[in-house]
Amino acid sequence: MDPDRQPPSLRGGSGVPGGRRKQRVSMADVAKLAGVSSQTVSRVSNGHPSVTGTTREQVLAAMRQLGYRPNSAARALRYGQFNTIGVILFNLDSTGNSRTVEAIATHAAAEGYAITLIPIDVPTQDNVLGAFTRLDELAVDAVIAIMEIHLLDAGTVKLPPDTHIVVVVDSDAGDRYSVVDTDQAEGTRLAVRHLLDLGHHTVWHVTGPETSFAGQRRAHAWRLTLEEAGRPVPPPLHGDWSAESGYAAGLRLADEPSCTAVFASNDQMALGLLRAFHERGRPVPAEISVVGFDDLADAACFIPPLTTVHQDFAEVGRRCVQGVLRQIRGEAASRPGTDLVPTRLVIRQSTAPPPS
Amino acid sequence: MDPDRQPPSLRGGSGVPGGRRKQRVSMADVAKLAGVSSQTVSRVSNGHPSVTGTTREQVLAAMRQLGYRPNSAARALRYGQFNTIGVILFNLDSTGNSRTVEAIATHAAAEGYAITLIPIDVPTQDNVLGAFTRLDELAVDAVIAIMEIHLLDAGTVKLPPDTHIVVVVDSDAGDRYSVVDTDQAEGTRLAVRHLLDLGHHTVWHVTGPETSFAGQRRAHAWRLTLEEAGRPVPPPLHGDWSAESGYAAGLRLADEPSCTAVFASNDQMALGLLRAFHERGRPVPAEISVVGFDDLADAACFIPPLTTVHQDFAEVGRRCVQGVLRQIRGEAASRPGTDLVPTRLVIRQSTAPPPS
DNA sequence: GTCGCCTATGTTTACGTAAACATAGCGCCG
DNA sequence: CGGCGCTATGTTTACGTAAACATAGGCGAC
Repeated sequence: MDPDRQPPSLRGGSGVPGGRRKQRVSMADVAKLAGVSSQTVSRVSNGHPSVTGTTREQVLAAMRQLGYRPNSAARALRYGQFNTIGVILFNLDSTGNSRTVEAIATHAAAEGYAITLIPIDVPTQDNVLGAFTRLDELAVDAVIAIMEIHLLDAGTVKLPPDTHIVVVVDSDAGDRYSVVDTDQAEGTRLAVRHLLDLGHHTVWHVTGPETSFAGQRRAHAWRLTLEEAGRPVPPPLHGDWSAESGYAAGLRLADEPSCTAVFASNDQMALGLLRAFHERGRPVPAEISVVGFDDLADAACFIPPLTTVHQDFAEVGRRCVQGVLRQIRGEAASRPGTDLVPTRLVIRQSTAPPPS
Repeated sequence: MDPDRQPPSLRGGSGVPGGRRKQRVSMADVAKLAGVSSQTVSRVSNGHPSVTGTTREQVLAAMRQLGYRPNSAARALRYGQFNTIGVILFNLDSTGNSRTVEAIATHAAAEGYAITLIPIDVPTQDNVLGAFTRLDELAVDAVIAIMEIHLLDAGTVKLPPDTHIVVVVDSDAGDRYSVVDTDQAEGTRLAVRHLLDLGHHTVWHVTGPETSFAGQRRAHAWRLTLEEAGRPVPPPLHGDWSAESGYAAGLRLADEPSCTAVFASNDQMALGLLRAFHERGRPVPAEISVVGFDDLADAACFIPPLTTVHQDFAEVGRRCVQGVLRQIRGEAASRPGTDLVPTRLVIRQSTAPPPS
């Protein structure tokens, strides 16, 4: 056929001159071997009914012999869709994000969709916009964005109106997008009520970073729950999700004699609190109770095991995929709206009634 | 054109009924508006030099006006490559994996490659084989596999010989594949030597699961280091990476009076150890020293802050991408081999000399 | 028995891009 | 001042797939 082809340098690598690789077995090849037209091969490949048993056998045999695999680029071109969902996010570090992404990938795979990851290293609006622009050229049918809305906002404004199907996590953009999220308010209520019910007069709070919508909502719900109960609202301490920041907050709270209960906006910061209280000789839960948020796998092995709000990240991921597929398939009930995943309180050993 | 086609399901942006087809602006559209041939549009789009300034301006203006975006499926079909790297793995939960994936995604993006995630829910050989088969139809130029080799093995054997460029993490298949990995042996040596140098007579070990190659290598290096130093090798305790399993091991070790130093195969299990020792009144590090592996972000806030071996997951991800790109580009030095990323010991407060 | 319909298969075409080839203008040099 | 060569652009074609359209037999109904 073409004996003077390139050495073994694979796959027509970028700009290798002269090296056109055939390499991939196409329907035409299979058709030739099976002695049918390529259209018949296509029909077999897609399970079309009007192919005789014997013909189908021949074609299948030829496919096996040649190791035929459909070319997804050609299919995508033909069909105008890619069977791929883009996931755009800032980092995979946060337990929540990675678990959510994993669930998304798993459920998408079950529906025949692949996941393309678009990470944004530095969360500036420019970068987000850039990511969306790149997405536009990317082989993606829809996008799931895991990020705060104020960043998403700037990014989408300039997008061609109907370019993308978008589902958002961690945002309040329910009026414009489909939003899926953990029910932050409910989870926070559970945590704060639990502490109040134990007899604590009020509950202190270590917040997440200001840029986090989830963090804001938890802080808001914390305040609201206290106010509803007619309790004083202590000044919140500001954290950044990291255990380190929780530790810093804990050192300050340890010196606050009136503080007997703290709600941390995530488990990592709660871990920092535990360390600070431990170092300052303020036993948990005897003197101070601590509640977290997330229910990390490790939370059960903190010292003491942490009472926390369990988030069902897998379910969040599942619903994201569901929402995206609904829209791709043009089903109704895909209008903007917010889909809240319930939480539950996991009571371990970091909470107890206040010292008498 | 064809009003009785399928309902509105296809592609139509947000499933707006009755409306969206065509949708995508093609080069032909831009060409018509700009009054040039589509080939000229292509040339502008690809930055080809032989286009006059004025023509280029007109084309660019038309592109902007129509919101043109190149169609990646068509490009992929034309070029025979996708600018996409597949990442196949079992779970994103483990900190290491998610950080590695993130680094892979970031570096790949910098090189103009997207990442497609192929998760395998249950790690059976069948599933792995299935994933590779699916990969074959997927729009992917190469694969990075993050998994134990014994699973990969069965999966690859049946693959058409040169279908894929593969780089493997967490495996010893350096003779057949390009392997990138943390230098488990070195890290383990650092940990064990540190404890011996503090004066401990020997070091106990809590292993990872038997299916983990990284776990095996750490266990092996632990044994070797002790033997080299002429120390007795206590029976290893078997864990499964989880804090829970570390806790269980810790309860047993707490009753072992001769045990003054433990090397846990990861930080989570070390956390479990800390909890067990705390509950059994065996103060760390006064009575028992503990060293972990990974250097989780939280490890600095354990009680006490954990001495551990730092893994540079970002670097692992970077080298994976590098290795893949080298092969895609057909550069030399891309033969099978093992590329080890160095570790370093981070000394915090969970280690001290043994009680005298 | 003949007509018409239905089924299995083949042929044409389009999807969007870009390489390869073709052409037309222009300037430079002899 | 005429031809050569270069440059800017247009035209053709191919990538692999699958819908749409075309055709050729076979079988049942009258």
